[in-house]
Amino acid sequence: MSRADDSQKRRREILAAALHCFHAHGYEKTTLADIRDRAGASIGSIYHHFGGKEQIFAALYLDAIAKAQSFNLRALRRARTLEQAVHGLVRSYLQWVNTHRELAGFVLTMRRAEFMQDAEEDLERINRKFRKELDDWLAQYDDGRLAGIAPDILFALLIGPSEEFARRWLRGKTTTALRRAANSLAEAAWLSLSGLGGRGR
Amino acid sequence: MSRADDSQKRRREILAAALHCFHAHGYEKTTLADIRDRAGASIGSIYHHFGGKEQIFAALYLDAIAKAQSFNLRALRRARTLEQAVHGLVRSYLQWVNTHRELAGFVLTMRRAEFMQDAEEDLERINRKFRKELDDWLAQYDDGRLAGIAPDILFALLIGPSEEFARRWLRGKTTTALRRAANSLAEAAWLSLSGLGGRGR
Amino acid sequence: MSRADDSQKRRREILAAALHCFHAHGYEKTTLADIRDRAGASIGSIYHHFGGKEQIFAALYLDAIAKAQSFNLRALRRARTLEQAVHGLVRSYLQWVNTHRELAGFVLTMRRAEFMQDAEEDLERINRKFRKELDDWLAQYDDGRLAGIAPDILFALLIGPSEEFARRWLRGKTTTALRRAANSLAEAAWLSLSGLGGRGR
Amino acid sequence: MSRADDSQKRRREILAAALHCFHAHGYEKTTLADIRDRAGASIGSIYHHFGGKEQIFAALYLDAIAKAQSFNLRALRRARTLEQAVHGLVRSYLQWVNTHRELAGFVLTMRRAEFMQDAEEDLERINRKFRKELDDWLAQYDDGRLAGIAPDILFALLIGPSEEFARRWLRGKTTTALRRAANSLAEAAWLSLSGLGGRGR
DNA sequence: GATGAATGAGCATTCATTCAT
DNA sequence: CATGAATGAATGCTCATTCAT
Repeated sequence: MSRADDSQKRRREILAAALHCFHAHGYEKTTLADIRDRAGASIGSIYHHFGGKEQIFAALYLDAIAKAQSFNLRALRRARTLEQAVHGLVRSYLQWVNTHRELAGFVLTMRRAEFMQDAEEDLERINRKFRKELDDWLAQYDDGRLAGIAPDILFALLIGPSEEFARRWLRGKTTTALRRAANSLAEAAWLSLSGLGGRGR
Repeated sequence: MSRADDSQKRRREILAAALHCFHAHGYEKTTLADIRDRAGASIGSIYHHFGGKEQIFAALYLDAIAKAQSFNLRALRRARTLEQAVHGLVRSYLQWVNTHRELAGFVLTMRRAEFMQDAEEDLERINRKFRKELDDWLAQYDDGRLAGIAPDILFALLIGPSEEFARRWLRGKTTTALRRAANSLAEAAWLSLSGLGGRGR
Repeated sequence: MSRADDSQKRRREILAAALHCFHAHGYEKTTLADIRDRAGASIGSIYHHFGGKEQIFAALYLDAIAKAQSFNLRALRRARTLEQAVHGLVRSYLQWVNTHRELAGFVLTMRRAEFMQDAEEDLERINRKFRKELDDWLAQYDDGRLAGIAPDILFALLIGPSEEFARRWLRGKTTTALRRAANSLAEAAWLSLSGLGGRGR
Repeated sequence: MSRADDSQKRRREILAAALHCFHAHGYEKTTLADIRDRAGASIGSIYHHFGGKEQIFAALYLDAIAKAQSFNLRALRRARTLEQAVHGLVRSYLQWVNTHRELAGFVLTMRRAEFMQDAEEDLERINRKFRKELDDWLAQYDDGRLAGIAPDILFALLIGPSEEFARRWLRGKTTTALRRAANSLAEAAWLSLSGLGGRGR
């Protein structure tokens, strides 16, 4: 393994350790000593690779959002009708939660703090890219069914219930199995969106 | 004003100051000095009344949940049909968010930490009471329309979109007015719930 | 019971509570809240009767020393020979330890702090009185047997072993019964003192 | 000088500063700021090396006991008769007090607190080792002269007077010179022990 | 006399960050 | 690149003492 590979490996070890600690105890309660112990790296090494606690958080956060969006976009691209798109997005969101529990819990719990503004423009760029692709898809496939729904309402109906369910599911506070819930939540999202948009609202 | 009244007043001042600080900067970043300055009380007085930062948080959290639930229950009691109940709960939730923005932001943002487990039983008691009244109402008015929907799904559909919208609205990230959104979200909740339950699922 | 009696009773309750706390946890670790809880009095009342933590300590300390000395002097007065006096003092010291364990532990453990200097002159007066009576007794009964022994050595031999034993006994670190130990320690004190003084040293 | 040497040096500087402060003002009244100022180290450095005030105390206490015992054992090993051993131990104890006044004052004054129980097992181990060597020596050299004396009485007679004298000497409350006192106390210890044991008690 | 809320100086401890080796 | 000793500002909390009721 080359020097650069070693370096990348160390970086990933630190990120994985930080993810676990942030998720388990929160940003503030996590100390660099916690991360150091879990990563098996030295304080100095952590600083060498990231420059500080905030940057570790930002790297983690950006990475999580980017991966989740990219995962969801893959589902969108497969859809050929509006209903397929709604079903696909809800399902892919919950599938991502299922396969990346720590990352999902991290994103759903963490308060986006002020210091994130250093990385806020990266975040904005990512979000714009996602929204652009979503809009382009709708421009091609939407027959006007959803056009009347304000974007903030649309987003709330599309992802709100799944997010709420995921929050509780990750805390072990649910009884319904995730796969079964995905069916209901996907169908419900389509029911509310199509019903609401149907009347040209 | 009696001594006991003074004491209660001081307690409320501290709670109000703490609410503002926790909401504005988060639990960890809020220092007792912040609360003291805002409350116009001394450190000693704060400790005399609450015993510590964590207890202030717990008192605030319990109070917020209790007030929100009691507000929502009033809306439920007025309903005479399932549709009225769903509409009423969504609207009352958003109305509460509108009139208690700090408290709502506090509840929606704060991570329920480990130390809350000291007050967790109080929280459980409150939640049981709320759920009991909800179940009793449904037992009386539900004609079987919602019976087939698992409670965790039902809750997610009822409140998930409104919560998601409220989160963004409180951060100033929405364009739709709250009252207008309430109409759409109430109707959407009913669409998804009645549609999902309609088929005896 | 008269008002003055009530007051005295309250005073004694506070002193008893303070003795227990000081003995159990030490002066610094004992808080006025501890004493208040144990005495069943209010903070204000404690201040009314004593004026502060230090004064409680001083009152307790002076009282303990005075009582112990008075108890030992009674034994001295009964003696008619040097040997009787040595035996009597050792035994009476250990008997006092036995019957006033908390008080004895308190005196043996407490560091006479700087603030005691406020009460230091009272302490000096008490000690002078004790020493005076001891000297007077020796002037009458000593045939020169102990005259050659320096007072600080004499005191160390008379009371040192008993004090050391008492320290361990109070901590439960001894196996010999106190009464049995008193016999040995009294005899040993006489052996060392008479032996040392015998040769006109 | 290597990094490890520097580290050890810093550790010793902190211990020396702490010894002085604890001895001069007591454990509770000594602040970490006092120790920091005297040691010329930073607060962080103190915590890096010891982890807290209590651990500094424990390290100091264990070290003091260990050194004193080792010093006394050297005297014991030189003795070839019981009388030599008693004289040797009393003299070596007082000599140690003379050459390590702060350490001796520290050990004689400090209240062994609850938190010491963390280090209590180390203390027990040290004490067992000391007692073992003492017993072994007696098994070899005692002709039965001391066999009848209970260990707690023996210890009290051997060291009690010297300890009592040392306490007062360290506070400047004695008139007899230490060396002269050592003669008397050594002889007195032998007088009481040989006299008491002589009759097979 | 009794009460207990209010006060605030003082303290141990934490922890991100730096930097010499 | 790795290491970990050193730093010190920041902070939650304690507790003796005061005083209005």
